[in-house]
Amino acid sequence: MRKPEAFSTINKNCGKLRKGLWSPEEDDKLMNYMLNNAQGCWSDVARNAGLQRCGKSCRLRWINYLRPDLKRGAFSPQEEELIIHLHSLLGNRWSQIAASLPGRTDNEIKNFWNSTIKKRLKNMSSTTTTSTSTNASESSSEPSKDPNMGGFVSTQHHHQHARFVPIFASSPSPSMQTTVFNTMLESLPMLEHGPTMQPIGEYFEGTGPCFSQIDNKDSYLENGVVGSVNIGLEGDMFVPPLENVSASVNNHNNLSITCNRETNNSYFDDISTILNNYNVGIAENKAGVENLFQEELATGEWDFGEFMKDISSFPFVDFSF
DNA sequence: AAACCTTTCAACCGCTATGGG
DNA sequence: GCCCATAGCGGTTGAAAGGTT
Repeated sequence: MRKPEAFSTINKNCGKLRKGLWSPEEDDKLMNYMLNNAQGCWSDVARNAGLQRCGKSCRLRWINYLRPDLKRGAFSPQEEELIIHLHSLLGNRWSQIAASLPGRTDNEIKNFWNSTIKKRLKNMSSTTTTSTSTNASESSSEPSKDPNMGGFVSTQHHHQHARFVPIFASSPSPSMQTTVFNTMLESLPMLEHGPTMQPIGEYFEGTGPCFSQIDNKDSYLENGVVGSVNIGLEGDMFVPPLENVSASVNNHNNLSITCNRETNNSYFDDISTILNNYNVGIAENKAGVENLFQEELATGEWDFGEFMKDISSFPFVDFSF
């Protein structure tokens, strides 16, 4: 893209160092050095490799271009689908998305998203908006999943919305409640924002902002007070359905975590399956969750270790904590 | 053929997190 | 606790390539 010759010198961060596109000679120097002596900090690498570059520039060049394990070429449809799915879960956390795509860099994925996927989704969004514009109430309702968009959704089947409710009626210990609560919440995006409502994007075109909210999480962890979060995913095109996660303690001092999302979301389907395998109660309720916390839906022993062992194999979710 | 516009993507910038002194 | 260096991240820029008029 940029001419290798068209470099400048900068003095802000890197002193009088070369800037701009890398020449083949520079690439050779860095590659040879990294393959033979990859140690020390990046400023040492730059110096020892004989490069008039700052360490930061060397690091970026290596990570994004020279690394031997990089996969070059176009994204496969599978990779594209995975990126869309992960973005629906993680938002613009490119490095986390890249961690699930071996050989791809965060920069590459970010560029691909901004130049290709975003545009495509926007086009599909405008198409969908046009096709549903005759029904104002529908266009402002919670959208449902369009299988062609890998986790993104249209507004056309919002009535299929379902709730997913695991209920642990065997009174897990407070520390386990804390662990489970954090595990479930951390598997979903936008939860670190704290108690303040934060707009994170436009919810469908013209229907107002999405908010990320978690209230009283710390209070819950300390005192058993209910915490909840409402999540809309970031983006300037229409966004996936609002996710809702809430935690509660019922009359029997049992922890309940409620997630609602689309019925055909494989992520939640898989969680349901796994929780069932460990004899943890599951409820799906298309009408709502209002009364579920008062119900004793199931009981069972909570084997958190086994649960984590299985759930950690999910390809799309990082459950490490 | 040339001018103009759009897309792509490598590289930079600014910021935050982390660790050592 | 403060300062500094470094690593890492996400947003942005801008030049080349490609497409259109």
